[in-house]
Amino acid sequence: MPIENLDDTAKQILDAASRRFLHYGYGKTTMSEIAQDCNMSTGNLYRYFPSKLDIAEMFVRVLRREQVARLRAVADDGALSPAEKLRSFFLRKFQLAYERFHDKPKAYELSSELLTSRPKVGIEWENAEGRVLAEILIEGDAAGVFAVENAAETAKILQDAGYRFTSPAVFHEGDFDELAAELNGVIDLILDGFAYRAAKRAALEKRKQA
Amino acid sequence: MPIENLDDTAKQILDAASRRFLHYGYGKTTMSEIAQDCNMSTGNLYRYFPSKLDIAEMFVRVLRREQVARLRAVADDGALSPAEKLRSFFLRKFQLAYERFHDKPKAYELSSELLTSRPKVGIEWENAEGRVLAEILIEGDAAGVFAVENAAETAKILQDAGYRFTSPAVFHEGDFDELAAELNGVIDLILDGFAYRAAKRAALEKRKQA
DNA sequence: CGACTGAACGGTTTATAAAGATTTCAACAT
DNA sequence: ATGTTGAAATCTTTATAAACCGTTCAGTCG
Repeated sequence: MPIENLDDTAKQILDAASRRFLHYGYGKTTMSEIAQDCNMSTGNLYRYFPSKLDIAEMFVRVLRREQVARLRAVADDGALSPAEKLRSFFLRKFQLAYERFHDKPKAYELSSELLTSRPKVGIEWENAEGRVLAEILIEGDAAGVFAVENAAETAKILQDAGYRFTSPAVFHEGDFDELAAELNGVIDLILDGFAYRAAKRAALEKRKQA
Repeated sequence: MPIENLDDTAKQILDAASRRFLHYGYGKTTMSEIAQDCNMSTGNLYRYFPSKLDIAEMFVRVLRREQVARLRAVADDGALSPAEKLRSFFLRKFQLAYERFHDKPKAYELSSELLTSRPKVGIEWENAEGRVLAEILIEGDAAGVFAVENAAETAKILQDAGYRFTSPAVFHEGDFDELAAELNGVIDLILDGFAYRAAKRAALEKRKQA
């Protein structure tokens, strides 16, 4: 299912399809166009992908992989404190969604179309990002600045709280800077929430020791 | 523009239209049906509303008024502490959105259709709810449990953080209880954030006095 | 035999015509 | 004047036919 396991021919098909998807959108690219780009017949495409929608799914998987890698880069940035990582994670996530929507409208359209017929893909995307976020939380917990009981659960809650800034319904209304300012406000509050919990836990530990 | 200022005839029209909107939806009710219900001609409707869409807008205004009143009831409930009010506000807001979506699908459909052609109405709705929320924040600030610099701004940030639980895109996925649990998680974190700020402010005040 | 083709099938989209809805307004009624 | 009508004008939705597209598979090629 992942991209590496793909046949060379399958990769070629995915490449040709991706170019057309980005340029003309999912609906406006036909299987025969993809076949022509690859110098093969339409029937042969089905030896490598069960359906057109599965090509689209693979396209989105590749997109997800890129985007999650960019988020992981934040989590792995040694120069950042856990709190800074948390903020950067959400700001970058917002930025990525914003760019995707504005610079690659066709890719965005394809994603939403796919998510209605393959909700599983969207959930997996969320989970993949959630795992990166959980890593940041665990690091912060270890450093004593977050106090996180259940990292996966907390990651989900944070994703909920940041939902607005990844939901394209909003990208029309405010512009980037205004939205980013609001996102920073949300993060400020979350970080203060963690600071409170960390302080509480520290006080508890101290009492235990005494 | 508000409902009280309406002519009796206009109220009658709005009533007839509302019944049909709720039953058959906006698209499936015609101006002549509304006119027939009121024993008047189609042309006469236009003496009281500039267009069919304006009838729908008034319908949504009435709906908003009801829903905001229910939220205000939370803010005015003397039995609740500010923190409890904040939690109840969001839980009720979520509940109202969920019910609206499931029990009055036609009304929901009408709202979304209207919001695409009249975004202003949606913004006003958000602002109306924001003012109720701001009241809760101010009360909490006065009681020393919240520490809110700018209530309107903070209300907006809280609305952002709760966005997911009012966005119908989500109502399909999880069921009510699961979503409510996640919402409670978000509120917990927010309340801890406020607790942190309140403690910080209290410490500052104390130092000043000394 | 494995890789591939391309015509045939069935479903969906698109183009076009017909029907219907919203909105206007000159004429009518009170 | 003020309130109302209902048919005409304009735009939108629906119904229908034609074109197209995704998918399959019997058959070709190497």
